[in-house]
Amino acid sequence: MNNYELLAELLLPDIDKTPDYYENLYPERALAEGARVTRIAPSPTGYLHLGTLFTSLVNRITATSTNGIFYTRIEDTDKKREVEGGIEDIIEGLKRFGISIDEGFISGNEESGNYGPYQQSKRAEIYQTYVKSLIKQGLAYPCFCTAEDLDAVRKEQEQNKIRTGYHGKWAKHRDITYNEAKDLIEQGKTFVIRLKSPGNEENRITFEDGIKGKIEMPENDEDFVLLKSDGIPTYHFAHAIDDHLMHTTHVCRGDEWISSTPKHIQLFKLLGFKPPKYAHVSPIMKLENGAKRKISKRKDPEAAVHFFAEQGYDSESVIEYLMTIAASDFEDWRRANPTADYRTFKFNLKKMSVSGALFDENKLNDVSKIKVASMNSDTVYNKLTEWAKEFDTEFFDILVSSPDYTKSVLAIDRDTPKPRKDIAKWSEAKQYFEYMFDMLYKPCIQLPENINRDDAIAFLNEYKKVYSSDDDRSAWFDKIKSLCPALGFAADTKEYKANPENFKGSAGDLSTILRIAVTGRRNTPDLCSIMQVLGKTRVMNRIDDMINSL
RNA sequence: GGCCCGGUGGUCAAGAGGCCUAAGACACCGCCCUUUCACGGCGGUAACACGGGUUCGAAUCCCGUCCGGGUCACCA
Repeated sequence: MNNYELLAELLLPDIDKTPDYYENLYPERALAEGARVTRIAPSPTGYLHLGTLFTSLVNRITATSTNGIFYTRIEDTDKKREVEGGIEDIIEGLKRFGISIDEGFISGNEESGNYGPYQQSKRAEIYQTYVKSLIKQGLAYPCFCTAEDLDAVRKEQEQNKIRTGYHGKWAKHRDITYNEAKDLIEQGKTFVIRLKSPGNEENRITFEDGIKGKIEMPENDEDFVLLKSDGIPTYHFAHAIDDHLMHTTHVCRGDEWISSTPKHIQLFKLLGFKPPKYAHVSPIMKLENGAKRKISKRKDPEAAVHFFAEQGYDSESVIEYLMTIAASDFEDWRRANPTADYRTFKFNLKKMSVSGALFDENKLNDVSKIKVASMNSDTVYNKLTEWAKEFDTEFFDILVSSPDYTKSVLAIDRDTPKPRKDIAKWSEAKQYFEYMFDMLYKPCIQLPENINRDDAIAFLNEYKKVYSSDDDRSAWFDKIKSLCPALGFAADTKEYKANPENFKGSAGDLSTILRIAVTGRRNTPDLCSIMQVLGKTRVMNRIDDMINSL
């Protein structure tokens, strides 16, 4: 055995397999030409983040558009930062947003697929096998530096204005011999395994990014860590091994990874793997004090996807909004295909923006209103009550106390060919519909400035005599018009506009008085429908209340 | 600081040297329609960060400046 082989046995004595074993175990996927294999590889360090959802969507739709595979892999190599239930929250969260998973973790505790395990903490032996092979080739070595040692090196480099890092002559254990290593181990020293980088900073490497285009960077010369002292790999190494063995064709990930891509490409080359295509997606940003910044898990409530559920945004609305950010041609497609499933959209990574989009609540609201307007009242009822059950129990009790009544409320201006764009999120519904529920209704008696009190009272008294809850819209409005002449109001809008000085107001003004009497507001959906749903008793009571309090 | 990436209206964006007197969407404003709100229709305000090149011609190519973002861990 040569020095490298001895070293390999010394460091990883329990590893008895060779890379070939795994190469045979995970053969090429049998997929059609052009099918892309993508993945999302979250680390369970917290809740599902908007950025993770966004990246997942991009990966999902990339696979879908090419009849490929989208899988999940859990990157739990950092045990210190792991949170309990993290996997479940992320996977279930993705599913709740309609992101289907073909392979990998398909629920919080369920894996499927032939390329597993899909959890890095369960793949230690695989990584170590490849590391051992690298050591034997003289491409990796043990490093016994402590955090303090590394710190001291960095300080010295900073002082001398030298590029920091463990590279070149600063790589203390780069040429460690078998005997030296053996001694240190016998002394009980712990070590990590580093790559012996053959790279040179003077050399440039280029790669074609699927989103950003050609990127040119210095070659990696850093002897970065492959295996941590606990035998678990770093992200860089796990990425190379896993994406090779799982045959990922396209790695779409956040663009914070661009700067380590040279490391990754180098690793693939040294390992003899074919590198995947990279596509680096820009982060979703937020405006703060006039400055753009990446949306942050810690500072921004909307960073955790839970925020949208709490607000009552439908998951489809959020996805629809994310699609408008992901693909610049999506909105055109949507106009041409208003009811089509977004999954049938032909997604193209090249159409993605190279710079980060600001999170735009206006746009989300618009997209969401269109989505909600397209739902029928049964669907709205189900989704609204489901939301209220969790986030507004008082409202929930009201909504379900009489389901048929609630549904008829929700049907106003909805189950029609041209539904009203009313609410963007369920948390708005309570206020929006409050006058339809006695427990929520707060009368607000305030006449428009151009209407005087006596006219209003006169009108309301006359109206009570003619009102019938059976009236359809035209009969309903005809009655209002019929009261106009006697009260000095114009029945015809055009006539009124032509000669406003001849009238106290128009039929529209009388409708407004009635609307205020019945709902306490000047803005509501179709009043005739509202009065039908409210029923004659309540309508009459509210009119009387108004007359009495004017 | 080194290394990367980016910079077109308030926001998302189209734009591949002449089609740019710079599209479209959201937001905002106005008008029309209208019982109200909404929908719809019509219109409006509003942008190529700056400076140098290259070119007959630059939002587009090159260089510099400025600004923003990312990254420089035994985190991902």
